[in-house]
Amino acid sequence: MRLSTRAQYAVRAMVDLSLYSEGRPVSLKEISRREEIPLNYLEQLFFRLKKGQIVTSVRGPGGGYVLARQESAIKVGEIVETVEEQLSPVACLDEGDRSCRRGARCLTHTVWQGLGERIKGFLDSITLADLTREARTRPAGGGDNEKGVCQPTG
Amino acid sequence: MRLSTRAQYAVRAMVDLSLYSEGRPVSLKEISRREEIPLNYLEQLFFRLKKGQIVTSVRGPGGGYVLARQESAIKVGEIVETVEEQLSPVACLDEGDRSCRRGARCLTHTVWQGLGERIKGFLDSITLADLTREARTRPAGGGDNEKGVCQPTG
DNA sequence: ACATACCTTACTATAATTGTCAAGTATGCA
DNA sequence: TGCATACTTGACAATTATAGTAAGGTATGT
Ligand code: FES
Ligand code: FES
Repeated sequence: MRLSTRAQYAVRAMVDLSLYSEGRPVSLKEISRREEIPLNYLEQLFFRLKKGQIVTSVRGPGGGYVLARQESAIKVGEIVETVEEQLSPVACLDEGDRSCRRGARCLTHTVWQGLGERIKGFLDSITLADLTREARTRPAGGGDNEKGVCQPTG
Repeated sequence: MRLSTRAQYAVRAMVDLSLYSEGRPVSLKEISRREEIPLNYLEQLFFRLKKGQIVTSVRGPGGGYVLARQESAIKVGEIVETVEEQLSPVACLDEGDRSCRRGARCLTHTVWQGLGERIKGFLDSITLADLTREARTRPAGGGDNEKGVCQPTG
């Protein structure tokens, strides 16, 4: 039941982008340095995030990425769903799956279905604004992890 | 965010055990045949389930496994937690993890923590009795999956 | 004794994930 | 125009986790 590190990275990167962008584009190089995420890996993530219309890109020197919408209109659930292949706990919940008959026949299906709904519901109840608001009111104290995010390995 | 098939198997097997046991022990061979789960794999699962004190075993001919408690006292969350290595969505939530400092510093931690609590809370709100009750009131109609469970691959 | 059925460890194959590499395209600026 | 920046995209290797197999052992009822 682990979240992929991709998803954790993506949320961290989005928080970083949101915190450091003041209207201007933020380059992946910056994010990579601050968050200690491999640049090439970030590129893959943002490729997906762009397709998911969560960010837009500006090419060329001085370019980078910008939020596609306001912080308050970007849900954590969206970010996770965009970079993860599937957010649902079991395969039969996915769109287009026909391998087992649902409905009244399957006892356990409703359990996993309910679980999936809770997960999505919870993650969709939190926006980027919720996360950055906290960071802004709390001026970065010292320490090696000053912006308040951490490695997914721990 | 996928549940392991181990967990799905385990819940299915426990439902099966619960449905077919009428006080007497149920052998893994039976469950294996009905649920089409490899016997050796079931043995591994029940090894864990026994350690988790969810079932007890009776050895020798005519032996098998019995629920350690009443159906209504066995939560789905317990079963999943017992056979999965970890139920929490990120590593830093696990017991004994010291790799990153929690508390006020980490912005995203509270999100994953909240998520983990929802997941566990939901799965703990459902008991084996909830699942079998439904099956008992609905006398097995024909079909190839008569007891109302299905393969995790679909 | 013998058959049943649980107990336990070890191992392998397969898939998913993580992360790297490399080559390309668009753009701003001197 | 030429160059540096930085996004774009696909392919791929390394690592890890999972699923499943195998085999031998132990307890117990008949
Ligand atoms: S149909 Fe979804 S778990 Fe059975
Ligand atoms: S301390 Fe848990 S996610 Fe950062």
